[in-house]
Amino acid sequence: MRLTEDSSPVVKDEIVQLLTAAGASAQGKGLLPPLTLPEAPIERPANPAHGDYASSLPLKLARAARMNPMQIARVLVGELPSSAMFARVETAPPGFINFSLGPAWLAEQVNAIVAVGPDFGHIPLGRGERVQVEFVSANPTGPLTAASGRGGALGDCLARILQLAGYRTSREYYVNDTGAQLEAFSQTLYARYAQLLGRDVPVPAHGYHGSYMIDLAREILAAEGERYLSLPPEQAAAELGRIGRDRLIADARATLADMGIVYDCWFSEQSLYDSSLVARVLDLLRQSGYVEDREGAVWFTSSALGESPGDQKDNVLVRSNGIPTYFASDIAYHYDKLVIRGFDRVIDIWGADHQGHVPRMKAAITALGIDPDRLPIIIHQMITLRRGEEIVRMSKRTGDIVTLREVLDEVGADAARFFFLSRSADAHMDFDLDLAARQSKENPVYYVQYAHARTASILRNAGPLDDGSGDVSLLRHDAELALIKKMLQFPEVVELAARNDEPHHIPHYALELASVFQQEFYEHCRVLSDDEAQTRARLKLVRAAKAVLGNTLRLMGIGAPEQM
RNA sequence: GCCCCCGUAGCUCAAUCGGAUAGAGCGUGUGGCUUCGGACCACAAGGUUGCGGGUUCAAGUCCUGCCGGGGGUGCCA
Repeated sequence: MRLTEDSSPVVKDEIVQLLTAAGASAQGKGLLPPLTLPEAPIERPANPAHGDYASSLPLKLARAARMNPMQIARVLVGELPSSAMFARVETAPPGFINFSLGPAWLAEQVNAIVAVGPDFGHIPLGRGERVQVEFVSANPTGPLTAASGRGGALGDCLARILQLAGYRTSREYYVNDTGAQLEAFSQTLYARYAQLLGRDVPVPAHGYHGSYMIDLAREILAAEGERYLSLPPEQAAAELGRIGRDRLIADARATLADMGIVYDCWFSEQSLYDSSLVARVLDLLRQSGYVEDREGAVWFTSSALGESPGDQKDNVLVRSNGIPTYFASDIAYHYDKLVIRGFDRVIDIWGADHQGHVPRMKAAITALGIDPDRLPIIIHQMITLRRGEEIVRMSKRTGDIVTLREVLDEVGADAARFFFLSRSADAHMDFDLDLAARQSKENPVYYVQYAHARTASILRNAGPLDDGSGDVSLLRHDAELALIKKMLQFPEVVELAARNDEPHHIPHYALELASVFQQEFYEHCRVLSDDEAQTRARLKLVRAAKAVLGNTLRLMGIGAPEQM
């Protein structure tokens, strides 16, 4: 393994290379049959007796090679190029190869980590590929809800992970600033506005019944006065709708910023109509042959597209009244992202209530000749929000909402982010606001932050002794080596999270790292002591730990305090 | 009905293309403060991974049938 100037050591990758070389060498000598070797699976054994890393490659090869897996393991170990990394490489039944890192090599890695500092964890996976992450994108028809916080935390953290993994990332918020929902919103806002002025204008049946609409109308009335009442209702509704919409967009932007989320682009749906892109893309789609006119509407015949990217049923692109559906503008939007702006990959993060949209979106992309694999869509499950025993159903239309702003005020941005990130997107989430607020001090996020603050405290106390001159070869204590091993896992976790678009690995790793630091290293190894050489060496290790803890926190968008 | 997600310790959740003895946090019980920061640490109890079949050297993980929860199934988004 080599530490290049812009990437971090990944032990796993080195083992894969060693095993690949060993396999080729064995085949060259006729010790293994000439079959195509799969990439070696590498894992970290739970049992320390099995070494630091293990491969089950012999077990995978046994059938095809028609050989005993233990025999294959012995052959591979025999052909393995020497590496300074490992103290021991052993075979173990039924056919594992176990690798144990050497103490001297481990200790040396502390220098490498301190040298790259904030860049530790950077891996060349992305090769500069351009990836856009689009997330939250809630309709501007109400304040962001607690559920939006999950998508926000996921999307922002994924963007940070991909960036560290060598991708050029861009965060985007798609603003549905037009369409039927906004129409209903405008009419509701007009009704509330008129009601405040004593007029008997009912909220439409399909309107937004939440009390926040009354508040919004009141704010606008205070700012803009009564003049909209004298306009024709349709015009008044449209103008009030635009004002309300813009206020809510500004509010969303501010709330997300308070959560540490800043977008590169807020993309307007209306702009797709203004530039005629919707019409152009509909033409392109028509040329694909998957468009049909019937019953006065224009349909996308995705059911004819075949099994995998297809959809069970057809979907309307243009209503019989001539107005395109959201689906139509969304196809144009993705055409803009994938073709016009040319992102290599576009990751959409949607709530589970949009899952039905996935197959038809993929089908439409396919019909336009775009590889649907360039559009991974992450569906995160809903969150069940509770206040103690009471379950809060959230719907902007009924108005029963808990806003993201309230969540941030109650539990804090750091705790909220850590909580949202700790669950895999697939898992339903249970969020008890009372509990989260009441137990905020026991929240795992503080454990990680505390570990970081403690490293800072030790370095402060060290004063001039912390001059970076420590001799890392003095780091031989089991607890010191355990801490180094755990730190070396960080680039692997970044890779895992980036490859699978799974941010939840980061908080889990952060917790493990903090535990090893506090329970093993700090508990067993006093840093500041009479032994000046040992003190300097351990200070360097603490610096490394501070860097890696800080990197995990930064990756999650959570503060890394110097003191608490 | 059909499609998608989930079901793992009392609770909330992990478990790296299927790997060796299924792990954390909270909660519970016991013990520890002469503190490089006690927002801490040690130990303990707690599991037939919803149930039944199947594939495999190996299944929480893959296939299949049930059971239970959530979501989707609009000329809404």
